[in-house]
Amino acid sequence: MGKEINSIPDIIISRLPVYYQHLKRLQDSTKEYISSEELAELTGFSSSLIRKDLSYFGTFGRKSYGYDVFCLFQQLSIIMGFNYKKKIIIIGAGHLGQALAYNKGYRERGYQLVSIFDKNPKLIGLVINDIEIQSINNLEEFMENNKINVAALTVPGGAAQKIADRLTAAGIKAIWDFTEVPLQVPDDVLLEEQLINEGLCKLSVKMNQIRINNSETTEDLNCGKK
Amino acid sequence: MGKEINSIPDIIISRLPVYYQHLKRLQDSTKEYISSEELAELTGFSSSLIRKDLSYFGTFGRKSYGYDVFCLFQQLSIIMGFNYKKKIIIIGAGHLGQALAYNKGYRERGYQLVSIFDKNPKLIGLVINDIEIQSINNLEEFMENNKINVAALTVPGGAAQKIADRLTAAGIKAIWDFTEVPLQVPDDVLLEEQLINEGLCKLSVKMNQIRINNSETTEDLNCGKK
DNA sequence: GTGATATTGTTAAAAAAATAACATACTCTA
DNA sequence: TAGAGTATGTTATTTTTTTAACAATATCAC
Repeated sequence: MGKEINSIPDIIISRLPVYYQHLKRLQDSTKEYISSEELAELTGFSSSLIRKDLSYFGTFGRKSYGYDVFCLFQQLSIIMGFNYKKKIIIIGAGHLGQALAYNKGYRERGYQLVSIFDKNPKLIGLVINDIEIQSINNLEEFMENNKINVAALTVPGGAAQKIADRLTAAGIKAIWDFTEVPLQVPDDVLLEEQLINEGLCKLSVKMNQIRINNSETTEDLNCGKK
Repeated sequence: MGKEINSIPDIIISRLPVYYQHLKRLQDSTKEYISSEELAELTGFSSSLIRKDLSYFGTFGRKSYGYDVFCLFQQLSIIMGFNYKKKIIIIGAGHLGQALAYNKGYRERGYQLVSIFDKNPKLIGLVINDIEIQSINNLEEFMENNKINVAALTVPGGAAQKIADRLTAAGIKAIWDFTEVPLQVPDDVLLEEQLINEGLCKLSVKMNQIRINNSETTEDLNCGKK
């Protein structure tokens, strides 16, 4: 009961969505088998790494053929737990929250969007993609009557911690956080920080690197001190 | 000219936005100095790792005090290239594209959103957050008259590669891709795949892990073969 | 000033991750 | 059925990353 062994290394988990994405696309093709070498071509990971990652979960390949495209996709779905049904709610029906309501990624991953909450009276009652926005006042009651697995948090930064506290008090065990505010949650609550601007940051750093490398000056940063 | 040395390890780049986020928040506090130990508390990284990361870029700390909160934030901005002005456009004015138009993260990172493009005549002319949506037909002409640094791609998957081709042909050097479709771009184009559902995947995997660990059965996956 | 304390920057050690190598097993041709 | 060819799963090696340790230096109390 609750043994902490057998936990997949984060680094492998981080590659699973990439494998999944490519395998999903391959479902539409006529390709029946794919080798680790071809998968490496697609994903940018080395073939060796791919074989190692997959072998972590079992033996899915066929010698001298490669991996059955359909079968591997199914297995990935199982590994990622997509065959288990999960209910998700969105807290905060601003622009981002509404966009998330239209997100098409839920179903195939086993998620069902069941409600959207907001405190703005102008938004309450509005129907977004067949889901009616309801008052945040109803949150606790709703969660008591519906087993919710994940809450997507798209409220303004200032409200984030307070809502997180209410969610955890109401028994949530996983939060998908878009607020860019560092949240404090109990240890047994999974917290996935979705830094929406992370890509912008990385691009900026890399463009800056290129700029610096192109100019010759090797400026050494320090804080105005020797 | 174009030497590839001095490129920051990806693993360090991936932590920079986290440091930045916390330092930004600390600007509002009265805290003048912060130690690597306190920063570790906030970020979840070890103090040793934080000191090492920062020392990669220079020496910013003060012995027995820690890091000047304001100064370190400024330095991080410089390291991440936020003091360089960059122009960004959004391609695809659907729900996600529009939400991105309202994103408040651009300015502080040195980005200026200058236009939104779509092919849908019903959207063209609509003003989102002071930016008028224009026809995708104008893309090439617009890019010729404006030096654009980054394009955010929020078009439907089917259109993604075609738009990416047009962007690169028009000289873009960085794409922030939300399409969840694997894109092919020339080597000298930076591509940042923003898998919007990555967090959902990770949560699903982890919830599944917990479920499996709580039940005792050690099922061994394989593909229906011995 | 002196000694006690604090915290960095850096070096050394440990751990984790990625790559390379290869034995094994399967397929296909003739 | 033998032999050439192929691609896995796994072991060995290398590389990268993280943690631990500590010397150096600055601060502060007295």
